[in-house]
Amino acid sequence: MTAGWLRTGEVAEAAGVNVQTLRYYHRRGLLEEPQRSNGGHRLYPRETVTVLRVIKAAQRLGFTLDEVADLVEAASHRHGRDKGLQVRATAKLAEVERKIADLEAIRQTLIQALDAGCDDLVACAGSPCCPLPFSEPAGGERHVDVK
Amino acid sequence: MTAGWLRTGEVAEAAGVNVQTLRYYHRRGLLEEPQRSNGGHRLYPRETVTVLRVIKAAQRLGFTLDEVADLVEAASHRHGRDKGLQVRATAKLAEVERKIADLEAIRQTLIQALDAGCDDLVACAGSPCCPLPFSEPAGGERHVDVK
DNA sequence: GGTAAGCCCGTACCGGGGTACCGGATGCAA
DNA sequence: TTGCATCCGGTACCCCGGTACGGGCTTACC
Repeated sequence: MTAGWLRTGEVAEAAGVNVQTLRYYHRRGLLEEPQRSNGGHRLYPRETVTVLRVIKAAQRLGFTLDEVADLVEAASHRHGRDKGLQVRATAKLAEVERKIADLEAIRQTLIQALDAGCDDLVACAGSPCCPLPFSEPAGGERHVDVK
Repeated sequence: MTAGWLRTGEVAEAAGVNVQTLRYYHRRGLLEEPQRSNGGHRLYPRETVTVLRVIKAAQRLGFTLDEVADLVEAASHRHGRDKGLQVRATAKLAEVERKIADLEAIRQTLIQALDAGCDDLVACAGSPCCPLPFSEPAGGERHVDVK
């Protein structure tokens, strides 16, 4: 039976996600709890697979799971009309561009260090010709968060 | 007394680091255990401040603490001669460039989504005109690790 | 010699995104 | 009806770079 309904493992498989991950998303409130069988097993509608794909797509765009939850909530609650996604995507774009700029600065510094032929950080720290930033970068709390 | 020697709090202060962080670095093997006073308090030579600045500089360049430990070890063990820093910096440069490329791809996708006026992910997932990547990006396990 | 600040060590916790393991219950097909 | 795959829930663990807390000892200054 379970005509048209999918079991946990089937949804996970179809969406390319671990079964544990599915349960994790329930805990996080990203996914609504579906119907249950008499014995307590979850029975998902097919749409859930689409929702999971959406979640994964949003993650690939750099949204955190909290942000995705927010996005999904905003979309399903009162659908359309408030430009929620646009606003959030614009903010995320700015965030991504900041990260690119930070990484670009790091890239330049690495290139300079290679050009200068630095080969011992401790020695370089004492020499004035070394391009490496041994003091804090100007501007206080950058907290670059490269990763 | 403690002529010329620095206490934990003084080193931390001078290097712009938390006292806990200092002890954490000892645990991680990034910093050698210094001398102790009779009562068991650590007494650091001034050079430790430089070492800490070097660690922080390397972190700013995107090296993990494990990599920094490796770097410091390689430098102090047999100093110079094996081009250790150059090799590692080259590898790190490639890594940073990969991350920039990944973020750039995300940036382009966000821009496309904004251009297309997408405003509801779940609706977009069903429409063929949406530019968002709802299926896995070709090439299998990318694991972009943006952050 | 009193008192406050600083230090000791061990341990637990943070966030982000999951994964793994467990004993026991269910689902389904032969 | 039996056997095996699957699912249930709860809990613990992973990486990374720290930060926080608590009880007790040392150091420094007055």
